[in-house]
Amino acid sequence: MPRKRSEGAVTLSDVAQLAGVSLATASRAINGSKDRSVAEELATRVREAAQMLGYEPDANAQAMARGATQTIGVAVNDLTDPYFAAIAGGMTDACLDRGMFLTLASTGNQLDRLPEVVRSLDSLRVRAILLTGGRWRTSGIGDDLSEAIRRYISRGGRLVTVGVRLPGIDRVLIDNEGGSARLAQALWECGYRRPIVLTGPEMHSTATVRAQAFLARARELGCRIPPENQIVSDYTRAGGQEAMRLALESGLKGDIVVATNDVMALGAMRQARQAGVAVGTELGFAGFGDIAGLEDAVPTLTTVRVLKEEMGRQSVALAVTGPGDGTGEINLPTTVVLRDSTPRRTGRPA
Amino acid sequence: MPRKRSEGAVTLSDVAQLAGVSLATASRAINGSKDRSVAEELATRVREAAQMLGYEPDANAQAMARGATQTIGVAVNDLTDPYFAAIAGGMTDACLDRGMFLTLASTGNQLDRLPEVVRSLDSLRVRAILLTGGRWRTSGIGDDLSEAIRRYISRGGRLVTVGVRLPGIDRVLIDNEGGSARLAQALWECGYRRPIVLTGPEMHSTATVRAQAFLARARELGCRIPPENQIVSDYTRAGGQEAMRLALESGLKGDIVVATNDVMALGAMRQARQAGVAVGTELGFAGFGDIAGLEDAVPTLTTVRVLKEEMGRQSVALAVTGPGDGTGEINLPTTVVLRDSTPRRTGRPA
DNA sequence: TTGTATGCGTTATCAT
DNA sequence: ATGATAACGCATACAA
Repeated sequence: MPRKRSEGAVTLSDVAQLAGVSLATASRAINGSKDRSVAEELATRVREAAQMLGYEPDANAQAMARGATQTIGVAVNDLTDPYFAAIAGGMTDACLDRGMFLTLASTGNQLDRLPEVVRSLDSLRVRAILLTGGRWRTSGIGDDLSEAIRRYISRGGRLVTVGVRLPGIDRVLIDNEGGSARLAQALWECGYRRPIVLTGPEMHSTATVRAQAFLARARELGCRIPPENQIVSDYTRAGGQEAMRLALESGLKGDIVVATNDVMALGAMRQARQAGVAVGTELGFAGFGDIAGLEDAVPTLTTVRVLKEEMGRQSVALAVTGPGDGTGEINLPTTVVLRDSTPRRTGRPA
Repeated sequence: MPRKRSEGAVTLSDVAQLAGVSLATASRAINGSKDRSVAEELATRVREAAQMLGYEPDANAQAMARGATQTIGVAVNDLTDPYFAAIAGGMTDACLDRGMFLTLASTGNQLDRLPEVVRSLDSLRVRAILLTGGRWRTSGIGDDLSEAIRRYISRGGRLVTVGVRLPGIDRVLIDNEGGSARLAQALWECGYRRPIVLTGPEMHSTATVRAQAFLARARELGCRIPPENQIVSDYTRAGGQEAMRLALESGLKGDIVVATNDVMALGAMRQARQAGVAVGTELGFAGFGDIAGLEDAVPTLTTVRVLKEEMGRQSVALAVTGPGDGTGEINLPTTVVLRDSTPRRTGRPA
């Protein structure tokens, strides 16, 4: 047999015994089975017994008996990223409302460990898996990941991607294209004519989509952005900083820096200031995401607002109540938020 | 019986059958029991069978049979708080290293739900519970919480508090007193003589400790801070903002604002700037925690650095390998980080 | 309405 | 070294 019962382990049998009822009755009294009901008197006796003994149901045993857990698993790359943290916040809220748990499985910032993470969550028999982050090239580890997902789903698991589209998988998406396009429009109307775009990594799907949509709309407006004004960089604060450094060193001309996320914009802004640029007045800055703390930057940063908490909440909702056949899709709007980093340009563009 | 086996459910029995061995052998081959060993040939056959069938062990069943899970539970108040997010990041790292999982149980920012959260985690039979946040008054819900903790521990569970001290419970602490005292010293040496202290809520233990230590050291230096220069407020950005507004409206005199955490300082700084104060030169600002993004504030914010990731990592380590008898204690140092928000005062204090 | 008995998937004990 | 089987704690189909 497995380990002998540790002293403190109170089981439902103990409760039943103390209450003088059968195990089944105790179970029904505590949980309240569907069609069965139990006499009020007995029920109270059972509850009192449970209370006295300090009974706490064993979720693992319940999971086995019921064939399902109350846990949702989320694959996380970097919990400290404020963009993701906000999404995760929405997820915890949604789980709290439903009396569910959220189990984190981290890739440790190594994307190639994603399949492994999915398998782990599968092993836990989580009710659903939430896959966040838009960092996957479509090939390479893709097959391994697809296989892990396929197996999980074949076991009856639910999976939804957040912010990224996977064939045959339910998803929560945001309007990256629209947001970028409207940002391009808004900046144009503010008088900006020569954007420098910090695109982020080429393999990063979200970054690429945002950058391309921005470039496309700018072109429509008659604003052609030469390749040297499109800088590839890491999707991080340091990446933005580095990109800005390069841009300044190479004497790049421009009136605004547009990054595909907020931390890159922040890093770039700081780098520019250190280089003596009059941030805002001389050179505008814009990000994407509207993470917390943007109002503490000086100047406050213009960005595209993403409903991150809502993404988290909706992904849980979709995972729990959605179709689960790959047709489920929730689209969240994005809105441009103009702040002090992009003052209206008065003079003619340089 | 519970639900009928869903089609996709591959069990160890299936694997054993395909490999032509007994269930016991399959188990040993896959997991590798302690003293038992299995012939290499059989082991490979089993592994191949598992691979073919896409077998994934059921963690719930393992938990039952083994009497222990591989999961650590963490009680979280607000995941989006950057201070906590950093701690949680350290926790996920530590769990990843150990092949463990992290399950979040949120209070939804309601402190009185903490006992309930502990019971939930207890129900999951997590290997350890990590209790974060220093927000508990010693009375009130305390009893309920203590009872929940007592029961959990009596079942063999481990529990460690992070950033707060509970009688008889292992803990990871930081040097709040020392940090505050050294901050007071450093600011004094920079020439600041009339601090305005944003203490945070009175019932918040951490905030109180930080504030008191600061006041004490200031007094030692001959700097008496009158009660009206000690402002109670929410422990949030909005709280700092509001406190600053009140201070300015009431015409409070001072040369520096010292908050018991960073977000309050940030909020206060922004409020002051909006009111036309020359932030930094005219009025200094300091926080506590050194959360991410402080370098993006303008001026960059002086603070007391806390090794937040390390707190997370150490708390997991303590929970897993510590004594578990309440004698375990890890103390982490804090260091003052002077930045642009507290320039050296040249003139005589006003 | 209540009780009895079985099964969930795995590990560990005991015998071989 | 391998196999048969009890036990983990609970929910439920079935009998009463």
